[in-house]
Amino acid sequence: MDEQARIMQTLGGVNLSGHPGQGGMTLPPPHGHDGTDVDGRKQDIGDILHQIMTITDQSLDEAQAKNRKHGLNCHRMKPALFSVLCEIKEKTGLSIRGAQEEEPPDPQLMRLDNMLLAEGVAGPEKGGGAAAAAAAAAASGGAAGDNSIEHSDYRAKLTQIRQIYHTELEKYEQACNEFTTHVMNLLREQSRTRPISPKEIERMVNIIHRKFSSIQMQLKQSTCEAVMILRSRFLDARRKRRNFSKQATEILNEYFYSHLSNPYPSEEAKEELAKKCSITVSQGVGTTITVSQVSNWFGNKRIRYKKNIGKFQEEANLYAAKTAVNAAHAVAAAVQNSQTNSPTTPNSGGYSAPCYQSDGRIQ
DNA sequence: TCTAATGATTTGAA
DNA sequence: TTCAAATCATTAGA
Repeated sequence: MDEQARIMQTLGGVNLSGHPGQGGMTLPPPHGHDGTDVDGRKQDIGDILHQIMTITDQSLDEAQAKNRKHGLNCHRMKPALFSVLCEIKEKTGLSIRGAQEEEPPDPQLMRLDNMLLAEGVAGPEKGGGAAAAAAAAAASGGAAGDNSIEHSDYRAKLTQIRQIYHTELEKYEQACNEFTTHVMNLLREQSRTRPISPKEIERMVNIIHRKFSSIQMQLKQSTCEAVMILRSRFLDARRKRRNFSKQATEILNEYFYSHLSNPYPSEEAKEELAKKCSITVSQGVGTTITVSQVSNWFGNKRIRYKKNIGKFQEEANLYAAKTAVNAAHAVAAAVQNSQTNSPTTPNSGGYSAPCYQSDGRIQ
């Protein structure tokens, strides 16, 4: 069956009475009720279909020729015919595509949105970055001394990411709106000469929005990655390692060398050492030192001392002498205070040669 | 820029 | 859980 015959057959079901819902398709009401009018209309349809088929066979330039186009546009049956053609289009290919358009929200996009919201990048700015920084600091369990500096650094970087994200998002939205308007105008313009229904335009707009939202997803993804990198840098204590102050190291070394026979401080001793070392902070030196840092320090010291006793010998002698001098001073003070008390052995808290257990542990 | 020192983390054993 | 040992990552000095 050729194209013109098929269209004619389709139009055979047109409700020419002008009452919608009976024949499925609606045409403008007839001018009269006599058979001549119906014959005239059939003639009209045949005429306009002939024009369309002629244009179809022509080149674009020929088809665009003003008189032909104008003639077609001004034909009194044109709106009815376009309405029919729109319905045919709706009921064929587009309806199949339409069924696929009802997609559930993308879980990946939802995840990204939630994360950006939680990190304070998306949504209203209400100190989300600060909260995230505080949470990160709490999770890191690190020293609190320079947390405020770290927080402001983290906040500044997060704000930067937030700004870039919003600027880019705005750009995408603007571009999307501009493109949508452009396409809508184009389709509206085209709808004068092609059967394009508003529904079809709406569908096209949805397609454009989906395309742009997939671009937005890339932006969200890269923003999330940037936040994760920033977070990991903030959380990784190794990256913000600070050497202990000289005073703190001296306190720890003094304890280590004076307890060289058993350099395993108890929990109480560790707390005491951490407290002592942290006092230096109040004197404007270094950062606070936690009990776990003291544990790390002793762990490192034991293994490094054991690995290279020779290298640490000088240091050991130095602290032994220091401890001896301190003890002597203490004794002298004690003697001065109480002539009756006999002095204790000066070396009792001093250096003692290490010995190792069979399993390798320092004894 | 290279390297040693050093604080932190990971892994496996007790 | 604690510790030893290995390793990582950063700092500081030459």
